[in-house]
Amino acid sequence: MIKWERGEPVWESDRAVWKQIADELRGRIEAGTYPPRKAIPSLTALVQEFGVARNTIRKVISRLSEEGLLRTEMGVGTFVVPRDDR
Amino acid sequence: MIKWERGEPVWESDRAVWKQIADELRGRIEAGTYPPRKAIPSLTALVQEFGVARNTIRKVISRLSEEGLLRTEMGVGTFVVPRDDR
DNA sequence: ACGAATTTGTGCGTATGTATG
DNA sequence: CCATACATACGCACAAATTCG
Repeated sequence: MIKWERGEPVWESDRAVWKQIADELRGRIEAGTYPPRKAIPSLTALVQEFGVARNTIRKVISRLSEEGLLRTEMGVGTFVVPRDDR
Repeated sequence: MIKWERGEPVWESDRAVWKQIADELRGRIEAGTYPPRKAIPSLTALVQEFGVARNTIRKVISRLSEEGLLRTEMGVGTFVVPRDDR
C-alpha cells in the first residue's frame, strides 16, 4: 500500500515505482474499489493521481493486463475483468 | 521477414514496427541463427541494426520474454531459452 | 580494492497515429 | 470538428548489475 504525505505518494526506494503502483491497483481491484466490468480511471487521471509519467502508468496497465486483471479497448477505456472471466 | 533496401529496413506500413522486429527475432530463434542458451545481440546492437529507438527494441525483448523465448539477466545479457525449458 | 566499460532497468518528455463519442 | 483515450515511436538521463583489466 502506497504511503501518502501532503497529497504526494512516497515511493519506496528499493522497488520500482511502476511495481508499487501495480500493487496498489491490484489491491483496488481485489477490494472492489475498481469493480468488475467497470472502467478504471483514464491514463491521464492515473498519471495525475500518482504524479508519474504516462509510460509508467502504461507499464502498470500492461502488466495487469498480462495478469488478466484488466482488458483494454482501444479508444474506449481499460476495464476490470470479472474473476469468472479470468 | 523484413525487407531491406540500401542497408535500411523497409517497414510495412500496416503493422507496428516493434511487431515486425519481434517476428524477425522469433524467426532467428526458431532458425537457430540465435542458438539456444546463447545471448542475442545487445540492446545497443539491435538498435543499430534496425535503426529504431531503444524503447522499441525493449518492447520486442519484453514481448518475446513473455512468450518464453528469451530470458534476461540484468547487467549480463538476454539469452535464448532452449525449447525444452519452455 | 578500484574503476571503466558493457548491458539491462527505470523514468521522464514529446510527438504522432488511431479509435470512439 | 473537437475532446477523450489508448497505441506507437522517438529521444534523453540516470540507476543497477555484471564483467574485466
